[in-house]
Amino acid sequence: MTPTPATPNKPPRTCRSWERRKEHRPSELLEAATEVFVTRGYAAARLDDIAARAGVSKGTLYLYYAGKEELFKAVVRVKFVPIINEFQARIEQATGSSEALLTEILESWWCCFSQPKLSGIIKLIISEAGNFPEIARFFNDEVSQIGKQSTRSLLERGIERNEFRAVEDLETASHLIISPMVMKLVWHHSVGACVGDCIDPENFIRQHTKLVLMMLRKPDADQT
Amino acid sequence: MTPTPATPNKPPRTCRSWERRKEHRPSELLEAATEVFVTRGYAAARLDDIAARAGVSKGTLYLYYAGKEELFKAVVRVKFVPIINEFQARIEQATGSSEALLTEILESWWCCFSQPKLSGIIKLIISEAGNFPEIARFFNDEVSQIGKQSTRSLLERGIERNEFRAVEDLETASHLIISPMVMKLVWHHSVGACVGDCIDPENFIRQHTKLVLMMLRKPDADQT
Amino acid sequence: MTPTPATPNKPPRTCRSWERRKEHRPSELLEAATEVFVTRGYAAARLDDIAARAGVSKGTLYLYYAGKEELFKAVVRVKFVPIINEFQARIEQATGSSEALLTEILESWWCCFSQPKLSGIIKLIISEAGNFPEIARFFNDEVSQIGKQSTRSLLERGIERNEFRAVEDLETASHLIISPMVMKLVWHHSVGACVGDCIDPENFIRQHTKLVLMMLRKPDADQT
Amino acid sequence: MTPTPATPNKPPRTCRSWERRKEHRPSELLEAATEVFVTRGYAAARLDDIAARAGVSKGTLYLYYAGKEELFKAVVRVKFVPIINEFQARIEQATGSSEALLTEILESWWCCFSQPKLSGIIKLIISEAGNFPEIARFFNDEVSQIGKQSTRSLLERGIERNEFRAVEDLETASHLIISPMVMKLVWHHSVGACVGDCIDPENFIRQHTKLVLMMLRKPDADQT
DNA sequence: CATGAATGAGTTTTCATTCAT
DNA sequence: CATGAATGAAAACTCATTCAT
Repeated sequence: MTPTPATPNKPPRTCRSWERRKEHRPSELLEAATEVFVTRGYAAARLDDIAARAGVSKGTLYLYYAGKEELFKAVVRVKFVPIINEFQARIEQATGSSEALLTEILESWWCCFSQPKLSGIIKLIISEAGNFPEIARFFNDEVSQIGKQSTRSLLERGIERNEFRAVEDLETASHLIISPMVMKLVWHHSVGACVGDCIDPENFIRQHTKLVLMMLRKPDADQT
Repeated sequence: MTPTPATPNKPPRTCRSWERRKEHRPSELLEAATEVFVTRGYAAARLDDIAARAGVSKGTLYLYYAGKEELFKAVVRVKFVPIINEFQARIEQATGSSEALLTEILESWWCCFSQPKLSGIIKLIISEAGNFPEIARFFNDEVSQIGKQSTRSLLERGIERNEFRAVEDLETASHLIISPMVMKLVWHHSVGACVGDCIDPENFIRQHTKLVLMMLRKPDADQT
Repeated sequence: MTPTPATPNKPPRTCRSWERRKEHRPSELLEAATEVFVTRGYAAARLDDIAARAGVSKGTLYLYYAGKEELFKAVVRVKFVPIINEFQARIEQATGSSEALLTEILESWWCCFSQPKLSGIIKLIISEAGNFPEIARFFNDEVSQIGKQSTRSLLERGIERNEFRAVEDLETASHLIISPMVMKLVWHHSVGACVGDCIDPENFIRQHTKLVLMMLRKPDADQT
Repeated sequence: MTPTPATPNKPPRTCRSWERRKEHRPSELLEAATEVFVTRGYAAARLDDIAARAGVSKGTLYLYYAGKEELFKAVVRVKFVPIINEFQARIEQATGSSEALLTEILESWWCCFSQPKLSGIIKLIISEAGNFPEIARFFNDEVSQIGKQSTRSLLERGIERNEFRAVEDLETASHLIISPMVMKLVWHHSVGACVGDCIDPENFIRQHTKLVLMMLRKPDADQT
């Protein structure tokens, strides 16, 4: 019997370095793009800058993304999709009293979205929504609505279980709960950044939660 | 009597129309600029469009404003200065219980700032703050801080007079009260405009006020 | 009675120089564009060159034409429309025997289309037809077909009047008559220009006509 | 019977496939290049497309040809050299009367040059001659002049042998004979392709030949 | 030999700004 | 004062060419 020849399995590729590069390039580019978009805004961001920051030539950007617009969309998508998943997972783990749940949900939200890049992109989306309706819709449907819905459900649960007061307008109530957090982040990347005011994130979310609970707790059950 | 000159002497009107024109030009230009900036965003707004909308030539813009940037700053200043005054006047008229005062202040705020152009500019400022630090500072000092300070004073007054609960962190509390309104307006000019959601302004401010009071009222005094 | 004041007719505009410029600009630009397109070909023609040759800045081109493509189309349209009219006029003046008519028509054709710029554009159209189907269609319908149709009618007339032989395939016959002239011009702007061969236009058209008549005359009537 | 080896060992062919591959590469590349150049034109043809169509990487093109320009030149040379030889061979085989010879030569010419790729290249050469003087010269000297010379000799032969009329200007006469065929082909790859007109090749060459003979035959000998 | 990722020079296009009339 | 033609710097995008693997 002849010795079986070394199987002609496709060359065990000594892991050519440019292949490793290729895998990582997209995320490197997105990272650079995120930074430039967040700091400069969409219009003022030059592709040269993004390329330079990523340490590649301008042409290379076009190997991975069809243009400035696509690059921007990719930034948003890539940054948000994992966040959404992570966030939903956290929520679902929550158990116990509605009060504990709410505390948990607000903290999770804050913990997720206060990451500097993420909050920067939120500000960016709000700024550029008019020029990127597609992104606006994505953000509204996948992020904003989901968040609002979660809050609403939570309020309903609390009311049903007689833990929260019966608020009349759940829509406005959940807006009251969520929007101060969003605003805080957006502001921080906007006017706040120019006048140098800084957040104490832990304190903010603690105080915010406390106030929200103050509003929701039934009067007779009040014992902070 | 001297012979009337043959030359087509312009009628000696006391109020010559082109003079009125000249006087009104700046505000006409600002009006046009506001609309274009608000709908397109600063970067995408073309001076051609603004000139066209104002019914003048592009060159004329430069007779009144030094450039795009100055035009933008003028828009912001001119739109906000009277608003601030008007707003403060309304506040000062307020009298009576802290609850009545708060109701009044929130409604005034909403009434002032929910004017479409004004809210559009607020969104614009938040979007462009990074590129116009001067404006960011102006907005922060003259508008944002004033508003926060008013709210804060109001809360303190209510607490001192034993009408409101003793909230621990006035900063966060006033943020909780103001930012949902700001966010509502900003959103409406951003993502909201793309997904077609619309506000019922009267209902919103009523519900928001109700929730805020729910939070602030002392438990034992609760009789909504 | 007071003299009627000089009527306030709209200012007799002292014919401002930039207005004169504006009128002439389009044709100046087209002239420059024609030269550059003809010598370099569409793809190799740079807008910089066209602008420079017209003595204006690159931006000025865009005040008059939306882009490279539109500029090219304008060149073709503007150059051909008057030519077509002139050509048809010449044809219609022709009278007399079919032989005289044919002689006249060929000479007119040659006289019109052998103008250097025009023949250059013909070559250009043939070269670029694939990239500008719209122009191809225009040229086919308005120029090529008209020419062929005229020739065809002429042949039919000659045959009916018993002046020409009865050729079987009028299509091929008119192609035989026209295409050598087109080819001569196209070649002259193409391979011919590189190998330096030059035409004696008068001699060419005379000889060509003679040969064509040699083909068409009835044998018995042959007396050149 | 020996067990068939599990491994798909390649048969020990005497002529290893990759060697054949290597030999054939150049012509495969040229084939692909021809197609892309012909359909898109020189400027609009992208090396990516050529490589893709040839099923190789872009880099590989550079192993065989120094660049786009050289590739183009190679296309022309490789396609024409064999054609010229074949064409000349056909001509030399011709015998008999000048009329038969002419018929033969025209048919051969048409048969050779109406091959789609070849005619496509002719159109390409005419289009790009200005940018490739070298090619223009090659085409003029090796193809065009040869063709003209052959035709000329043929005419002279016919006249000397008293078979053809004594045409005055052999230059124009041979142009009249050849150029309609060239034009037909060029047109077909240009304007014609856009307006969808199609040729009946056999009929065209038959009719064309008939007309040419109509022109050349001596009147008294006329008996088609 | 073959690959295909990376490059960067070259071109089109846009628009705030200027200035002669 | 007003005009609007002209400008030119700045930015996006393309693609032939190179070279490390």
